[in-house]
Amino acid sequence: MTDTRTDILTAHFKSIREVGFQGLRTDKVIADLNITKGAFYHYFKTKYDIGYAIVDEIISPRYIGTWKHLEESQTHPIDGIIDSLELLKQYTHNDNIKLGCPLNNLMQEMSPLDEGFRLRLQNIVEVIRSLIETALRSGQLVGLVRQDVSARAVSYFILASVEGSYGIAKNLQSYSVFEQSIDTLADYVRTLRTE
Amino acid sequence: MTDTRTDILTAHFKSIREVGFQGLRTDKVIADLNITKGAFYHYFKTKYDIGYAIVDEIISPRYIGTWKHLEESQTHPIDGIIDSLELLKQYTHNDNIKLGCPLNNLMQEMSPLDEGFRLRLQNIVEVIRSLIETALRSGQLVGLVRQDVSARAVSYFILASVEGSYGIAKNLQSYSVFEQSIDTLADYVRTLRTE
DNA sequence: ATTTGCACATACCAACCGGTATGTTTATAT
DNA sequence: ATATAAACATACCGGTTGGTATGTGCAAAT
Repeated sequence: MTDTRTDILTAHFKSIREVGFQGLRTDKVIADLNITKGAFYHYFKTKYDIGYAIVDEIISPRYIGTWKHLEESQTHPIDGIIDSLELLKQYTHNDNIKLGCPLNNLMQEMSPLDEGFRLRLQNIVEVIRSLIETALRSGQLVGLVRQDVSARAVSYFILASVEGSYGIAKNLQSYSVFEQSIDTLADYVRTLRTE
Repeated sequence: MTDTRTDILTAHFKSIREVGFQGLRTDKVIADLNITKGAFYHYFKTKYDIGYAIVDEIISPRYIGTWKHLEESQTHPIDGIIDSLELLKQYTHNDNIKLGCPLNNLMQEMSPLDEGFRLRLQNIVEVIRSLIETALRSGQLVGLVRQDVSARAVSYFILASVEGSYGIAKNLQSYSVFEQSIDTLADYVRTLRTE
């Protein structure tokens, strides 16, 4: 029932999560799928093509979806950001923490090597970051968020801390470390609320 | 005058920074060095061996050195941490921000793939983290640091935020982003000071 | 003088791997 | 019924790449 293109896409996504894009061996994944090269190259012209498709069709919607509720939300912007952090904790378990965040993995690996990857990933980061920045700015306008912080700098920092939390938890192979780091980030975010 | 082993080490370190360990082609680096495989395999048994040597002899001392002053320092622990953050900013320029943090790069790439890498990198992280944790704890003992925070969780968070700052600045290819994110981290660290 | 061992150099290999050229089956449109 | 094109299958290629086997020059030790 599942169409072949989707099978190819999800299997390669799984493999990239484990070994990176450069470590990905399309031959191996194709063999494991019990299909042939004909099928693969019918849907994707090159190895880079399937990498781009994975970013566009899997990673991008998944990550933007986690933060999308910030716009049009009637809740306090600080609570909205913390809601997203809680969502991230829910999606992450001891099983998958070892593989890290697919967005972060690809950013670190491919940003210096290929502009096709870098710009796609940059776009995801910028969409999420501007959602956070806009939420903070609107909070500042109505006096819910402290005026003495730069909404832009804070939005960079929140994203950096989230990805960094994935990163060291990945190396330490510990969901608990991820949770502690995200909870500490939440503590910081709460300090942005006006008293 | 420079000995061959050091030449091999530094050239491979440079290449790993650019393309990662899996992307590293020992043949290319050897050719660029105008030496032969005989020289390489005389000093290093395998590709992994030189990877480990780079971590042990270059990355580890460099990064631990940035935080080492925290012990035996007579300054306020909060100031000590902020001093290290300032050091990191000094070491980082617009030139090298695109290549990210070698420690972070290797953690993200190799942690799930090879225990030899993971444990070496974990050791670096743990040494630095415990320097931070110990500084915070001693600050709490003498009333310089707030008692209501977990020194351990904060130490994870600081390291995560630093590496995350490298990460998004790398993708966005902007030293300014790195600086803003680190400065925001410094703002957070200052909130840990008792009033 | 001879041995020993370090520091390389040379030549070569086998497996890997992304990609291609070509063929075949199946569904759909006319 | 026939043409057309999408959806695969099969076989093969050529450059790459980590690693090895073997040889050589040279300095120090005995």
